[in-house]
Amino acid sequence: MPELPEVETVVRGLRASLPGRFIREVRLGKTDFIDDPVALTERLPGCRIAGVTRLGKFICIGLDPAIEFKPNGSVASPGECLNLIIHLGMTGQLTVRHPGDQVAGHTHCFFSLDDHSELRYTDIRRFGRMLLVSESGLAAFQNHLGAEPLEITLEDFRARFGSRRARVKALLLDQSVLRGVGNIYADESLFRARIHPARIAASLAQKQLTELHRAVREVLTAAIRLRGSSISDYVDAEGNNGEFQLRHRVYQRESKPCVRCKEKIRRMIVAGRSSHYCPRCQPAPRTQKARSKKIKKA
DNA sequence: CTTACGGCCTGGGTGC
DNA sequence: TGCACCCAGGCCGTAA
Repeated sequence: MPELPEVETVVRGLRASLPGRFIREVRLGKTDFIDDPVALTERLPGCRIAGVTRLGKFICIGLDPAIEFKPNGSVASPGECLNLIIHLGMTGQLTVRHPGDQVAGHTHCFFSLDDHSELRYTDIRRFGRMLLVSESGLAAFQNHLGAEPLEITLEDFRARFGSRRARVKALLLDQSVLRGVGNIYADESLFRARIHPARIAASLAQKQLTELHRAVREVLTAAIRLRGSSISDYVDAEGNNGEFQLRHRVYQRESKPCVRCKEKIRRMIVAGRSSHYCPRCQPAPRTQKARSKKIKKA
């Protein structure tokens, strides 16, 4: 499941070989996850890859327009710069291969490059997404995304969470609040910050928001260092697994002992997602029932 | 406006 | 061996 650390690892891998390459040819298989497949086959050939960046969980491949040589020897006015935006969904893989390499099942896109390598997109479930946008389209696209978790200041973090009545887990997963955090790193961050996933964000103490801000950045940084978490299908741009799944403290560790207190890790649905937590280290929010009881008592 | 929730996309894994 | 079912993450529509 590619989240920020996995996507960052893929991007760093792509950055090692793609910039400067020209796209020769685009071949597509199934295209139902591509906004405008025809635009890819028509506009990408001849483009030069300028750079690869990450926007939350999205990969952005910046493209300089194809140069057209007129019959009279002059060079046509170049078109506008384009950006190929790719979301890996749950099972998407973006890898650089040699054309002769065996093609993995469910490989739907082949981008032939001028150094005789091939960028391939493989996606078993096709929950991924691919679209081509202009420079202005890229700006509009970015407007829908929240803050970058590795760059957000404590002040901004407090502002985005402290005023909200939603559950903290839902906000961590909301890409318009923070870009790039998914289910794994939300659970791991909450555990490290000792905050229960169902807590109302606005009810958290300033100290807890500070802890969460720190935990999110620490977990993401540690995961990038280990090249991401390989749970099911994730591989980097060279096709290698990550290692951070070995360091998960709560995610997919239901009924295993907490690494801090030995209590059994529990799983519950919060914000429609499986949420893993330690019931002792991450105390549950007070329920309505418990609150009214308390009021009666008082 | 904010929040909650259900449904949808697809196919691998599981259990009978 | 086959088959029904569950589940994953993101997104969108709807309801309160």
